[in-house]
Amino acid sequence: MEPPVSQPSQDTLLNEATTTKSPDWRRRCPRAHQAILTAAAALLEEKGYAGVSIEAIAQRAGVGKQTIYRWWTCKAAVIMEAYAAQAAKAVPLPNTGAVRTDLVQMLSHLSTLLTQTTAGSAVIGLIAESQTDLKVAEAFRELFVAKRRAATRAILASGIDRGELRSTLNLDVAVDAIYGAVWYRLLLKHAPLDEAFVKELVDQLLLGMEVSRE
Amino acid sequence: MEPPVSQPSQDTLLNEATTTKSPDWRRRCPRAHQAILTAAAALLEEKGYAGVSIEAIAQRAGVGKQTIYRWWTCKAAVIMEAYAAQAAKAVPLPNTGAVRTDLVQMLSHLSTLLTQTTAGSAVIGLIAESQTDLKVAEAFRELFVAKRRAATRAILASGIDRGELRSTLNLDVAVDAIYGAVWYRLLLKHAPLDEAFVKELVDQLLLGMEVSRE
Amino acid sequence: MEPPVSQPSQDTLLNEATTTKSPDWRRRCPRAHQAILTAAAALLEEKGYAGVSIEAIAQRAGVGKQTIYRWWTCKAAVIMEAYAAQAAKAVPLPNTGAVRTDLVQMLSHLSTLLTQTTAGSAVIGLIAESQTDLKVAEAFRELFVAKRRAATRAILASGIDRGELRSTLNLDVAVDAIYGAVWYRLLLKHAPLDEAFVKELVDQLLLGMEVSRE
Amino acid sequence: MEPPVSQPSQDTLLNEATTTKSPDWRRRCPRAHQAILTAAAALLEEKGYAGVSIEAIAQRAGVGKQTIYRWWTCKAAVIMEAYAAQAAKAVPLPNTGAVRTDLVQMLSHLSTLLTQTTAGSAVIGLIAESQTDLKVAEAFRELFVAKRRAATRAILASGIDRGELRSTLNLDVAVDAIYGAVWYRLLLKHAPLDEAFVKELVDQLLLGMEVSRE
DNA sequence: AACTAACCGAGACGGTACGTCTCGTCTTCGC
DNA sequence: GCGAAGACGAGACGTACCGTCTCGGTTAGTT
Repeated sequence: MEPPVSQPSQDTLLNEATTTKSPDWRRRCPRAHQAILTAAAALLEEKGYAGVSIEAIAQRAGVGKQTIYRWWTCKAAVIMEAYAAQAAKAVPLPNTGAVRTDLVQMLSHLSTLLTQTTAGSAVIGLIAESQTDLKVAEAFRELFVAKRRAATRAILASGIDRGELRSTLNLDVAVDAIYGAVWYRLLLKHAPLDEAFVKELVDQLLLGMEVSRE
Repeated sequence: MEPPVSQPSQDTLLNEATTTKSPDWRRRCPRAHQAILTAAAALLEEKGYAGVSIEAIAQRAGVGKQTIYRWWTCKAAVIMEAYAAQAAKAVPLPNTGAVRTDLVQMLSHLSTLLTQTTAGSAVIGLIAESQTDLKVAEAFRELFVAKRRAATRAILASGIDRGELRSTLNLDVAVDAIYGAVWYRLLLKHAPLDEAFVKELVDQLLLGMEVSRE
Repeated sequence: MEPPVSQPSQDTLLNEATTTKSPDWRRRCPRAHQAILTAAAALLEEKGYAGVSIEAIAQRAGVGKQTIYRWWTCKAAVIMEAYAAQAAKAVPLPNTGAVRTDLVQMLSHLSTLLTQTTAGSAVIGLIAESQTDLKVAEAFRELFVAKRRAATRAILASGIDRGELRSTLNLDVAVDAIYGAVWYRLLLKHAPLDEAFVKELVDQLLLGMEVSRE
Repeated sequence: MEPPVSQPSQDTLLNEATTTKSPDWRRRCPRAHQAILTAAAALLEEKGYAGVSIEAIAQRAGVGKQTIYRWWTCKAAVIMEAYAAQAAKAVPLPNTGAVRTDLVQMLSHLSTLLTQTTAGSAVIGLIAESQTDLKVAEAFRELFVAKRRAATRAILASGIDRGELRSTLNLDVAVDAIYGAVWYRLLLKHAPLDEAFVKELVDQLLLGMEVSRE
């Protein structure tokens, strides 16, 4: 006997302020729910994050505004859920046995996601909104960042276990250096974020991580 | 021969679309100009980037909205100019003779600027706006990024010259890794951006850059 | 043979559009019925006609909105029923033998009802709604006006029979003059609607109705 | 030299809450002003008072909503001003020398205005709104009622002067009886408000006002 | 006694309009 | 013609209700 349509896990973060008179999850209309997410994604693609409005989503989805406000707190929350599944699911968990190839795979996937899909636009809008709204910030980290960081730490840790990497490595700092560079190019656009960059980045960073070559 | 009150250099980027009927720079009221920048800075400090509006700046500065729109294209342009002098001037050009200390000095200064002053809030707002407005993006890179990158490249280059660093180093990628990590922590806030982090980051990255030790 | 719980007479006017699938009167929940009327009256008293909403009535009565829409067509219908009994029952049928005292009694009662109770507020709202909705208009006349007019016509007619009043009197016009003045003051509020006014009005109007004196 | 575009008299009643930061009357855009009034009148004609909304007026007039809210407090205020000129100007000041014909002229004009034009719809809506909003009530009396009552009092007074009417007549009550009957038929619609009714009403009421016939 | 129809509470839904806010442009003064 | 002031068209914001609908649950009448 599976549980009676319990609300999904990410709901505890942004979807509906659970404090004040939360609506009945069991009665949620799946058609409206899906239509809203689809409309949000479509609008994001067409006009970019800043061009999306709750009103436009409602209109496009053929839905009353109240139906959106009932289940989400703000535009950011809708956008995040629209990308949640695809973003979370999209995290690869490579295990090729070599740190280098694992890392390249992770970063290639991420850079493709951010540059080839609308996710890039969404991400930047969400980061900006995170500045104002701490809830958004936390949800964003949870959704877009945490899983990837954990996976990357695991890659590095197993690299250490296998004796590929120095055991004195500060994993947090290493992960920051790896992902920071990617986000940096995404946000500043001062140089292309492509396959070549990713490869060169991994190569160069690994030099400082690998056990001394003698 | 020389212009009496020539417009400053960064004006060519964002301050007034020079294409359409540009106003007469010589007649610009310095009092209003200053009042606007001051008001913008004050509002930024009080309410953060999202809380600043042209309307509020005008009110605070005791200035007509048109006076702002005459000389700047958008909120981002005002904010940028308000921070331009301080941000540009603020770039240190350390030359201690050691790459490590030079880098630590650069990054410490940046991280302090971004976390201890309102610049952090401004920067994130400007990055978000960059997404929509390419002019803003370019101006932002010019103002906040270019000088620092150039200085950092110079530090690394002289490190190579001195034989401290490997000559095969890809400078662009190295700089991205260095600054990327800092911006990453600023934007995502998943971990503190402080002195300790900066030091550890430099240490770890240098391991992969230094000429082999043995 | 006799119906167990026959629906009351005024139901044929507004309470449930008898055309489409009328609900089963026998199964009507008396508790909900009463709670709705009570809630409506309370809200009317608290916030006035415009401040009453079906939603608020439902909430206050602890009742689903559908339960209201099942038995009434609109807000006006609920309000009317809430005041129906008291308003209809309240029509006095004076027969003192003198037209003057009979009329004064009628009008005093009406003016008290309209100014001292919430009925005044209800009545004006209902009149406004009558403009849009002919059904409401008819029901309102039936409930609040017809009985009073009939009673007043009877008073005047018996005055003619007794030789008090001129037999050439146009009763309809006379009744309009009598009641019109009262409603006029209620609606426009340009002057108080009180006992003194009622007496003076009756006195003055009777002068033109009485058989010539000499 | 005439005063610099001072605001018209009725503005003191409803047009703009003069308390909070009143806008600059001199800068009022006459095109928008007129367009709003025209649109309001057109919508009133098409859909009746209840069918008019601020939003629809703005759309029809090609005007921002704020422009309406800047100069008027509510729908009622716009409607009133739309009818102000025509309603006020429309008050006839008959002076035929005979009370009967003067009164018939007054009432005929009013009843035509209320039944043949959209004014009737407007008037009822305004009366309903008067119940909630005392400002509306006062403005309405000022605009639609006061002038007519004053004119009618004058007619009756000059009738007394000429010896046509009894000098003991209570003018206020008399005027209430005259107009009350008209409004009564307008609002309740229980019987037609037409020329015949007006004549019979005047005839009958005058019987009680005229000096005794011997 | 079991069935079944429909009333009841609850409230989600697609909508409309509200009154407020801010945007960027346009207009009118005074200097 | 700059600068202040602010009206203007535009449109999104988040809220309140509308009237319809769909849920389980609970009766009340029938079989």
